[in-house]
Amino acid sequence: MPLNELDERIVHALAADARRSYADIGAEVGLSAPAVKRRVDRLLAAGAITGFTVRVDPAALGWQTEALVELYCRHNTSPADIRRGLSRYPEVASASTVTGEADAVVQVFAADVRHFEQVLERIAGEPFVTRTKSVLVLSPLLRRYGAGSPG
Amino acid sequence: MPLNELDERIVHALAADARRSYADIGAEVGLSAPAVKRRVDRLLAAGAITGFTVRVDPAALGWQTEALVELYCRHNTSPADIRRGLSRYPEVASASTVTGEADAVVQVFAADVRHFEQVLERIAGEPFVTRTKSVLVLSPLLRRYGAGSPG
DNA sequence: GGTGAAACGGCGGTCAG
DNA sequence: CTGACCGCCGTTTCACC
Repeated sequence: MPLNELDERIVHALAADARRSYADIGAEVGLSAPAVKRRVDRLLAAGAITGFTVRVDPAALGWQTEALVELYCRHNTSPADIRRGLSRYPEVASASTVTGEADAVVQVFAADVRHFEQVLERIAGEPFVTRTKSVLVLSPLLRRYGAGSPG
Repeated sequence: MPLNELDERIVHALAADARRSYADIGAEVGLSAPAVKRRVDRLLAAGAITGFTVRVDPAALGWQTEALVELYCRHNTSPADIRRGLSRYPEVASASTVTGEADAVVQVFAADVRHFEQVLERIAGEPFVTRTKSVLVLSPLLRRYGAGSPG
């Protein structure tokens, strides 16, 4: 779906603050409030905007341990299987299938190292998981668009 | 800041859909709308919730290639050096220093594989970088809690 | 894409447990 | 101190031009 410059400015405004009123955004980009809403609705329908969420400070919520876990799965495991299995863990912030030796990389937030160990054991115990390999995040250097945080 | 179970459920509801009305969330967690708002205001004031944003489909915005890049740096490189060096790249969505062999893991969004290759070459050419090792993201399985995408 | 009107939700004050 | 009820007002969201 082709976005024009107006759409990009609207998305940019919403990315900075999704609670800004349509009238306010309209004043910035040069449209009326209903016109902005129609574009946002169109972006939602097209899947360019997939939803609205909160930006959270993991540490402030008590999730002080972050880790990246490589998942090695059985050969007949589908991405959907992995998704289903991981979606039950509130500690899993994001997950993607990847090229290379591992099948998926999972971003996990936990209260502390002890909590992370428990989560890792449970994930490693999933029937589709054969092996895991994880690194702990020391300090988040940049968190521009990606990288979420738990709730 | 200590969050009780009610706060966590409210944050979780907002993470799933930040546009849900306070009354709606209140019905789910067993509170009235004003009570939910007061808790959200408190979470905002405490910095636990840092803002509201849109979840965007990177592909729809023209960023169809995502990669995770492990960075191996000179031994005297500080996290601040890495941060400074990477912050100049708009394609870098997030970066963290990590335990293990690599010094940092960087999440990169690019228009296509060709674009990614160019970005990777430039990052690999940074004076503090000795080696890189990257995997391409095949499909994003889970992208919770505002995790995301460029804008 | 702009305009006007109606419905909804946000948000303060106020009171009760 | 935390939650519930009730105003007013801004915002959303239509139908229509």
